[in-house]
Order: sequence, then C-alpha cells, then structure tokens
Amino acid sequence: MRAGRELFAEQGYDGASVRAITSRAEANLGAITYHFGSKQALYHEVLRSMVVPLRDRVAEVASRDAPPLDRLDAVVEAYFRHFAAHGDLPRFLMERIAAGQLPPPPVAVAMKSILGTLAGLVREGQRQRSVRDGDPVLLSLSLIAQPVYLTLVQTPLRDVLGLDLADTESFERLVDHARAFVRAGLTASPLPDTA
Amino acid sequence: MRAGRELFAEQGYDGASVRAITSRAEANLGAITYHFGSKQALYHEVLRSMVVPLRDRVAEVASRDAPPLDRLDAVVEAYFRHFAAHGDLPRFLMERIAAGQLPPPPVAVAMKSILGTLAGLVREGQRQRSVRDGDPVLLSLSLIAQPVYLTLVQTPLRDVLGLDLADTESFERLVDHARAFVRAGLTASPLPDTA
DNA sequence: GAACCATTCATACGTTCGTATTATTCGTGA
DNA sequence: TCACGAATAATACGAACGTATGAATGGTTC
Repeated sequence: MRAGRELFAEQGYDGASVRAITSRAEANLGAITYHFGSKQALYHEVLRSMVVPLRDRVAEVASRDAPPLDRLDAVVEAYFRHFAAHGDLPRFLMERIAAGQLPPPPVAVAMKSILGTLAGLVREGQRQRSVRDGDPVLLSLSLIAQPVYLTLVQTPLRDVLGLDLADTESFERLVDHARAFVRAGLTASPLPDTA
Repeated sequence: MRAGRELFAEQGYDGASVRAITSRAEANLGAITYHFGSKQALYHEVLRSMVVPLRDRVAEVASRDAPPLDRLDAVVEAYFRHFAAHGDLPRFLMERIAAGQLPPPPVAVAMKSILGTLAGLVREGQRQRSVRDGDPVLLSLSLIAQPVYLTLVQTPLRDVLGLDLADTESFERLVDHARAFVRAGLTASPLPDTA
C-alpha cells in the first residue's frame, strides 16, 4: 500500500505499473493480484486510506463549537494541513477526473460527504446572516477549490516560476492567504446599518 | 488534431492511444508520426491550440479600460465562457499535473504568462487601494482556482450529486456565483471611515 | 512429524502500446 | 507525359502492460 501510494502519486494511475509497485515494495509481481485482486482494487484501497481521514478531519472541524464562519475558516486550514502531511492527496482527488474519467468510488463518496457537511455549515451561517447568500453547495465548492488547486499547482509553480510555497514560512503565508480569501468570499456584506 | 483533442480530453493522455486517435480521424496509424513526429508532439500541438487563445483572451480582457476589480471580474467570466466553449481545456490544464508530472511546455508557458498578467492587474488594484493587500501571485492563483476547479468538477458533480451545472440557467448562476466570490475575496475591506 | 494452508515466487500468456519500415497512391510542375 | 515528392497505407517490431498459472516455501495445527 505504501509503495502504491507513492508511485500512484509520482506517476499517476497509468504511469505506476504493477511491476514498479511490487518491486518498490520488495514483493513479488503477483503480490498485488494475490492480496488485492487487481491493480484497480489496490488503487481504490489506497484512495480509501487517504480520503477517509480527510473526511473525518473535516467532519470534526465542522462540528466544533464556534461560529460557522470560523469553522469554515478552520476547514480551509484543516485541508491545507492535511495536504501538507499527505501531499499526494490532491493529486489522487483530481487525477482520474482530470483524465476525463469519473472519480473512483472512494473519492466520490468522500466528496459527497464533505460537500454535505460544508453545505450544512454554510446554510447555518446563512441562517444567522454571517455567510453571504447563494447556493450552499457552490459556496462550499469555492472553498474547497482553494486548498485543492493551490496545493496541486505547488510543484509546477516551483518549476515554472521558481516560486516555492512548500517551506514553512511560505506555507504559512499560503494558508493565511487562502483563509483570508475564502473568509472574504463567504462573509455576508455588512448591512448598511439598519437590519 | 480534432480527434486528438477529443480523445485526449475523453481518456487522458495515456488513455488515448495513437490507434484510437487516427481511427477516429479516419486516418492511418502512421499519420501522427508522419505529421507531428510523435504522440507527445501532437499532444503539445493540441495543447498549444487551446491554451494560446485562452492566454490571448485573458490578456485582452485585462487590458480593457476599466477599474482593476472590474477587469479581474471580467477575467473570471472570460475563463468560464472560454471553458464553456472548450470544456476540455481545464482537463488539459490539470491532467499531467494531477498525474504527478510537470505541466507540458505549452501549459507552463501560458500559465506563466497569464499569471504575470493577472498579478500586474492585482498590483494595479492594490496601488489604488481597491484590491486587498497580499501576494499578487497568490491572489491571482485564487482567482484562477475558481473557474478551473468549478469547471473540472462539473462532470463528477453531475454523476455523483445529480447536480447539473451545464444547462444555460445553472451555468449563468455558476458564473455569477464565482464572480461574486472572487470579487469579495479580492476587494479591499472598506476602510472604517478615515483614510 | 505429517498434513494443511496462506503466501511467495518465477514464469508464461495474450494484449496493447508507440514507432519504424516499406510500399503504394496521387496530385503537381516541368 | 513523365518524374518527383508529399501523403497514405499496411504491416512489422520490440517493449511493456495486467493478469493467470503452477510450483516452491514455510509456519501452524493436529
């Protein structure tokens, strides 16, 4: 599983061959078929093992005792921290989609679950007028877009622009930036005075 | 080129075989090697043909005669409209990256150029205090994240949530949402009164 | 210590891949 | 009209792929 996670992240699903994975794991060529049934089954297993903790983490942050906006804020941060610890995850979330396929089942269910959680949080914020009006699902997607995209482009940015967002200092700036951006994007415009 | 664009979008770079492409083009298996030199060269050519118009479109919108915030707004819309007309593009922009590779040269070049344009626009807005303080490149990336991510997840959303963002009405709602979100994320907080 | 069973291992199979090779076709310009 | 060259076409090649097969291995249980 570890070798699979690494190689799927490095080379993508198609790029990571069964031979490469088993050889990195110092196992036999047949090991994947034997233990998981197929390459795809291993892939799904790897996905599950990465995506479930993210889902749990988001659910936990979302259920804290704090104003909805603060919790949404915390979700953004949680995403970044989780991605920092599992830098491969955003690639896993998007790879099949970017290759024109449906997301694999583990990703689809996690996506659905997280989106439900966030949309509920947004709705709560809207009820108490702290979050801007608008489709809760769209607002949630816009939130998610930030950590996913910004993490995803980190490597290309480093290689194309020489912009390194991975060292501790830059990373904190990145997180702060995204939190501020999302919070501003979500916050209900302060009402003129009345109301 | 058309067959390549279609199949690369549908199946990803690895998924689209030379045989499938040439057969859809009703051409011979050797056609790609003959006319482009290799599969990868065709891929780069296809990328260039999609990415250059986007770059030009952004540059055009960014050079309009309007307040920076309005132009940034217009860039978001331009992205969405361009993606609506070329729904494959976001996949092309992200596929190799999501597969753990560097972006192909045409994408890297366009990325660099667009990012330069937008960052300049952001800086201009910051100078006249209409755009929030912060790293112009990060702010630009946050802007780009919205059309790219939201377009990218459209298909999965339809299949997973039954949420269809492609019909005209939903699409306009989507664009309006993203514009509002980005504008709010970029706008400098109104100063208390003084200043 | 013998039987059993999960696992490891080496190897083979059939497919598909991208590209190279060689021949053929066909429109164009002298 | 003939020759040239660009384009198409059919086929071959070697490599890599995911998976299947059957034999070895080694620990556990009676």
